[in-house]
Amino acid sequence: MQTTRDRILKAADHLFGELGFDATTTREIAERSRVNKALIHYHFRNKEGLLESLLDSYYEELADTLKDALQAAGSLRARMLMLLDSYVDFLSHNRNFNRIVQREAAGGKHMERISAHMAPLFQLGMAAVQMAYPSTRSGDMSATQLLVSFYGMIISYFTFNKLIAELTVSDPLSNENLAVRKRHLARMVDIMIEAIEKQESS
Amino acid sequence: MQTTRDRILKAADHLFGELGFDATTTREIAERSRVNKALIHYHFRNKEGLLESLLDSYYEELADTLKDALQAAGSLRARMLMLLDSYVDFLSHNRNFNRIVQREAAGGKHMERISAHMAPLFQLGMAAVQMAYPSTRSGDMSATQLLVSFYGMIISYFTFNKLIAELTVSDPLSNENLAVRKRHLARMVDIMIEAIEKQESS
Amino acid sequence: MQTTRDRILKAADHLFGELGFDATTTREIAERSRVNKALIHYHFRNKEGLLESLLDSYYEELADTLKDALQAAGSLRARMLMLLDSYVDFLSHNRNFNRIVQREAAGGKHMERISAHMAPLFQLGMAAVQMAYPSTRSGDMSATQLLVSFYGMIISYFTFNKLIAELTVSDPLSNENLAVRKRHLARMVDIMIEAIEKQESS
Amino acid sequence: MQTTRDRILKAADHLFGELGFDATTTREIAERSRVNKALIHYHFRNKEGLLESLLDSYYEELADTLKDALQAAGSLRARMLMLLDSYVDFLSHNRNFNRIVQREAAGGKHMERISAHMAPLFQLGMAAVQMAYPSTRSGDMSATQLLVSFYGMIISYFTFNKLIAELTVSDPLSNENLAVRKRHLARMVDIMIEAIEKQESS
DNA sequence: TATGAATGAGAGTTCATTCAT
DNA sequence: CATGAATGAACTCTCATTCAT
Repeated sequence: MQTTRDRILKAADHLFGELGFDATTTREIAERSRVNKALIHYHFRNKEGLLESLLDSYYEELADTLKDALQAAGSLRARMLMLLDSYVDFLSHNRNFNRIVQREAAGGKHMERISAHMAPLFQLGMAAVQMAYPSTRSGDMSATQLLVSFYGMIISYFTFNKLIAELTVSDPLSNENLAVRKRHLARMVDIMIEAIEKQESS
Repeated sequence: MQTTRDRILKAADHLFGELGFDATTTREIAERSRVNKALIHYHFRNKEGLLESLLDSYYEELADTLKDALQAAGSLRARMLMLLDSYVDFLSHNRNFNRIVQREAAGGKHMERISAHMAPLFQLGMAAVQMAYPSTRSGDMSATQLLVSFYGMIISYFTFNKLIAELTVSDPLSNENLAVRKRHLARMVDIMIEAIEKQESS
Repeated sequence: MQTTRDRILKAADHLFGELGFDATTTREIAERSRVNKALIHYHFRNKEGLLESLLDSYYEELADTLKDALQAAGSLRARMLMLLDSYVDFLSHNRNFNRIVQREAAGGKHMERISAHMAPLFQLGMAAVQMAYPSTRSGDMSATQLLVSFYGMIISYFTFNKLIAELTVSDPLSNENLAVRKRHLARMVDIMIEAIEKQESS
Repeated sequence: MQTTRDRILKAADHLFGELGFDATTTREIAERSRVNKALIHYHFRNKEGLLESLLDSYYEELADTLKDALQAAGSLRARMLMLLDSYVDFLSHNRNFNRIVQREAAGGKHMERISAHMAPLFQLGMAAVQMAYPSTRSGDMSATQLLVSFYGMIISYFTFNKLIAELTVSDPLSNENLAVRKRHLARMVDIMIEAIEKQESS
């Protein structure tokens, strides 16, 4: 059986994802988790603490996943494809995560905490790219530029899935469509690496 | 001299961008615009109405800009480069806009209004791509996939500018760095179109 | 007609006196003054601000009264009798005042504000005594010792009026009994001054 | 080693004295005494019960002390001097006691319990005075008036010790200053008894 | 005795909004 | 247009107390 703490976390995850942190009330969280309102403060100190616990546990899992991919053996291309695969899987299995991060990373009091979680992951990626291709240390195709683009491509599909659903009249998060998206992103990785290799050899 | 209405809009823009819609109070808006709190309701009916006015005026300007680029003469590549240029300029001149959209598009009561604004722009872009390259009507490199990626690359640089600032220890929004980003995105357009043309001819 | 602000102050005065600051709720104050709860915060910022406004207005009046007595012409004895008279009148007409001060002066976050109000009054008294009788600048019968005793005699009658009521089976705050108390205190002033004068001439 | 019960009492004494009964939380008491919150209720039924136990044990000790002085052999003057001495010692050794009593005696739900403790002590004092000097059965220098004044003089020095510290720029509770205060109070006893004896013989 | 978890009530405060002037 | 005052609902958070173990 789920612990009270977990029930609260799960309810908060859902509501923060659906409505946003500010628009979610502790009463709603309590009702959804069928728990006394005061227990939220007993277990998490306050509403902020609840969000922080949530983010921390998300990023712990995400970091594990991404590190595995990045630090595996094989070519950069192979590792990027693994990372891509893992990331898309993670986002599709934790759909509230991206929504919460998207909102809170846009500014406000939680931005710093999110930055703190993301920075080491970004740096890991940059190190991997620069190690494999020294020419990405600077310039238009620098590791930074590439990773920001890569990251943007991955999450935008999730952030705007409602809009995509409208436009394509189908569910972007169906297994089928996710497979298509993965193939597209793999193609993007291919052409990006091709471009880097061309630059590298010049 | 600025009208009261404009002063309110400007204050709201700043605060919604900085803190988010929910975390901004009408009192703060009133104080920042040196206007009586009740006047906000006189001019905009309510807080929602204020956000809607703000979004509407933003999207009106953005739509004009993007349509100009998309409907210009010339190759798709040329038009995409123009669009890229305009978009980045728009986002760098209206920094609160992206933050507001990022947050509200992630879900909640304003998502639909944002979708409604974005959908026609997306469709315009898709039509342009599909017209130029019929092979993008479906598949891994469909217009939809391409545009979502393209869009993600553009905005992610702004959404995560604070994180990028930390990592690169320089201001991502300086003219210099914006020029670099534009060149990177132009390169990405190039290699994407190259890939499409290869596919087209097969 | 009384202003809303005054109605709130009056209700707070009563309840703070009766129950104490901490034991009084803003809801009770709102109900007693037949005013919306939020108006308390509109007019006084918060509960603390309400107490401070109350204390400030009390001390303003008290200071005026006591200064008039202390700075009048005449012998010290005459002035002390005037002060005594005024003080007892003030306390009997503002019965909540002493209770509030008694409680808050005993420690806690409002003690400093009360000290700040009382200090100048005390210093005024000390100056008057020392001016009239230089021998009170130090020693067992110093102005400080005398005034602390004097002050203690005055307020203890009010602080413990309930206990006195029980013991004497009559109302200590009746006009009759207040007159007796005043005569007692006047006798105390007489014998204290007599003692000082004896010391002065030795 | 101290029992749990004692540790709780000691923590409550400190906090009730420092912050007041209402402003002290059971959590604070539990933390300060390093005891589980629920144990407070096991040992004292509730927060009220804790205060009552505290007051009861204080008054038990105080009553013993004062009775010893009042019921000793010797002149009233001698006994009053003893009482004075004991009382000041008691208050200087139990500094929280006066603060708690000062606050709770000012009104509210604990006033009655305090009155109940003080009444017999007061009556004992009155009996002693009236026995020695029959003229104090009524009038301006009645035993009641005298004892209220006497009591007020004693406690005011402790109640307002913070204010006195500010005004005199020295610690009113130092042994030296307490000795001065005791001598002052002894002088006051002297002149009061002198006045009574004059009245007695008229 | 001792404890961690749980509870219901209610605290102070803030909010968007309205109204009379 | 503009304002100060007012309002009702709801907010986060804390409290003393209880309970199962």
